[in-house]
Amino acid sequence: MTTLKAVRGTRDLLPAETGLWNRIEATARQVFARYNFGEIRTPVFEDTTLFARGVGEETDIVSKEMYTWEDRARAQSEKTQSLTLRPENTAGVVRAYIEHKLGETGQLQKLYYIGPQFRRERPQRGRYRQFSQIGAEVIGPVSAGSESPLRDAEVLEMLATLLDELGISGWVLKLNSVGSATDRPKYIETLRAALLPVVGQMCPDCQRRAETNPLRVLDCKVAEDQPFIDALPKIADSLDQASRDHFAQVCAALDAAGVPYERDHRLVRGLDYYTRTTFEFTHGGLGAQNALLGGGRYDGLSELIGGPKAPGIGFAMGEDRLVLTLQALESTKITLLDTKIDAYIAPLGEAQNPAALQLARELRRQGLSIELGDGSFRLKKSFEAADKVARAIILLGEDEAQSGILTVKQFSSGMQTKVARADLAAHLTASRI
RNA sequence: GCGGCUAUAGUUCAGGGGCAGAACGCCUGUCUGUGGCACAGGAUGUCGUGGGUUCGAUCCCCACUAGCCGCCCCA
Repeated sequence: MTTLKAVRGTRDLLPAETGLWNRIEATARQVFARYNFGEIRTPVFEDTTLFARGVGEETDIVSKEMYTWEDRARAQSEKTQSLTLRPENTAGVVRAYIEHKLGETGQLQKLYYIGPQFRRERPQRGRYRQFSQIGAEVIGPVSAGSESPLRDAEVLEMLATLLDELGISGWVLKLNSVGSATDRPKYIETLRAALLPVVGQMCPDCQRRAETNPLRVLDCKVAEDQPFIDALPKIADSLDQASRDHFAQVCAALDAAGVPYERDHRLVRGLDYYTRTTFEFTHGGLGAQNALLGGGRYDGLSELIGGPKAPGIGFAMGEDRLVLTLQALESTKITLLDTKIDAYIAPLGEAQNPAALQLARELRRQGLSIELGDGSFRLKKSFEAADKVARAIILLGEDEAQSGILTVKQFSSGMQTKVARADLAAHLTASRI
């Protein structure tokens, strides 16, 4: 019989790793709360149409990376429906915003999510077929200020804070504006025209991109192409006055808040819905998948999927990549090592097992983390087992059971003391430091 | 989807056409209530899967699968 394994591009996260995952998520929730974001949980699968319309039919994500299937009809009256595992979460959030008429509240909606996403790409370090994103969206009617450049700047400032509090040092914020829904096609035409005479001398990928998606030419990393790319018209020059002003105000607010960023004229993003502000936080430790997070403004997305005008801005961070980055940082290793439980109870002889469970229950109910050994273990084995997981060992033998005075040894100091049962919890708590 | 590298013990890895190796970890004993050290002993495994060449394949060849690296793209 062949042994079953996790399918390609998916993986199990074992306790050694989930500790870090939980810490990241807890930090994110805490930061989001300070900025008045609330959590939203949308289904992991949606009607395929949502992604086709929202993310864009021609994007790689929709055209070749989605897990899509026909959900069969279970009755004559039912129709089959094409469903898709979500490849990203913004479309789902906007769908929920429309469906629950959140715009009718008149309030700006600040929503965050944490959860798995699915794309059928070739797996690589930092790139999995099931991966987790932590993201947030600020969306609402224009009257609620959803279009304000201050919203963009606040989101970016929040991200800088979050990365700092996670302990990720050395991130770089790259910022650009791709202009309004009318600026963008205008620029694409300008770019196409400028590429026409030179593209023949560029790399094969660029020749293809010049046809399919000229914006992506700007992303090319081939050294010989760089002079050509530098000479191309910049998108900044194709922006209308409103977009320019908007972007200038985003920058001004970031400057005032002291958030460092790099203006990157070449930053274009792969999802069709982005307008005006786009950004990326990168980190050098990630290899080819160097984007920790990406995002931008999507002023027309709601209308694209049949909703009211609801400008917004959001981002998605690759949680798997945050984990990889943090695992590479020395400080994380140190803090994660220091996660021992409060005590290990060693019953001396199997006769003490029931009493040991009783003691464990008592201490655990007082909030202590306790591991319970077994009376059949030899004392040496108990000590070895205890030292691996706990800061202290509690010996429970006949003497202790009768006297109610327990023997407690702290591993760090080697100090051994006799502690009355009633004082045990306080004693162990005090030794936490 | 394309190209490259890799796959041997729980882990990290060495090896090489003829009994499968090291280190660390694990288990036992020296040692019936005081561990970490030391000493002595022990268990590891379809050598990724399936074919082929060969008297014989873990080793050579082919295919597949998976991981990693690069491309594409993205988080």
